[in-house]
Amino acid sequence: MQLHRIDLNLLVVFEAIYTHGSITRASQVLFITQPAVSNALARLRRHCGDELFYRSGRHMQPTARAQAMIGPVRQALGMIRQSLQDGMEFVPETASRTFRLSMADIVEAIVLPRCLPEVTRQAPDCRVHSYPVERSNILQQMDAGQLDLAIDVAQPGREPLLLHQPLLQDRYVCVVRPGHPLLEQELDMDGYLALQHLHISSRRQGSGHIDLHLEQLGVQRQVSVRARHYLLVQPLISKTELAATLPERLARQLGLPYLPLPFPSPALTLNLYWSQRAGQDPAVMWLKELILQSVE
DNA sequence: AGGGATCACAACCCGCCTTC
DNA sequence: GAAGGCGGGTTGTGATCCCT
Repeated sequence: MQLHRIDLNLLVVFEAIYTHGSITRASQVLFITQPAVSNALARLRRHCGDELFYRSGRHMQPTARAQAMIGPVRQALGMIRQSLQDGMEFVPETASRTFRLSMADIVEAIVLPRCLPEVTRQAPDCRVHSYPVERSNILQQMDAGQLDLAIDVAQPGREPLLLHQPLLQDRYVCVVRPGHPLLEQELDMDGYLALQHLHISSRRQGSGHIDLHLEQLGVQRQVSVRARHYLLVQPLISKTELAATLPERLARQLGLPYLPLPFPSPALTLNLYWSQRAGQDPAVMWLKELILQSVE
């Protein structure tokens, strides 16, 4: 295939259709009309000799060829975007861009209220999108220019290709409902293990940080409720006898009474992660510094 | 009804040729 | 070599058709 005969803008259209699963939606984000996207797709189809997308109900599903193409295309476009951005100064007052962050809802609750007021004050035309990305996809999305920063629990040796900086440290505490009889005494290990626990995890199964720590101590707690979102903690804990082991900052934020754990709390460190690529982007580095300052 | 494909038309781009 | 005119090709738009 002769590259000079291909309009490389077709790859931008390809990426938009793949991302949004719709020609109409792609036309909206590219600020061109639906026929223009349809026409561009027709040209790319001729170049590739493949349908690339087929209609399935109201969605455009990628063919196997399109699925094979999307990774390299995203990577190439990410590098082009980066090369065009390199060396450009970031002026928050006039800048207009969207920052994409990956973090769990618990981290959002702790970090975003602290840093977003300053982001909107300094950079009124910038937008922040926060959503959780699977750990295994973070590096790929950062390389493709689809993710700027990620905040996650520090794990030794994780993702050696990512750069990181400690964001905040905390300790775990045991949260119970107001008036819980446990609040009138000191919580010992027997009392802790006798409790029914609420465990929050985005995964369907597997041990949590605390469970792994207890395992090392040779004991096991009783998890009777497992849920995905920390939003559930406040309403559930306040109406039941359940206990939850949470970071102290979050316990304070929820306004629930809490007790120190009857064993040395494992260290909880949240790290801020970014890619080599983002390290060259003055805008991302500006946001990184702002987040670090806001949670100090 | 929503959304992709197609058509006719207009605007723009680019290569080629001519003139200076 | 630079500038201008011409013609063909490409791409975007609105309108409309047709499929799911």
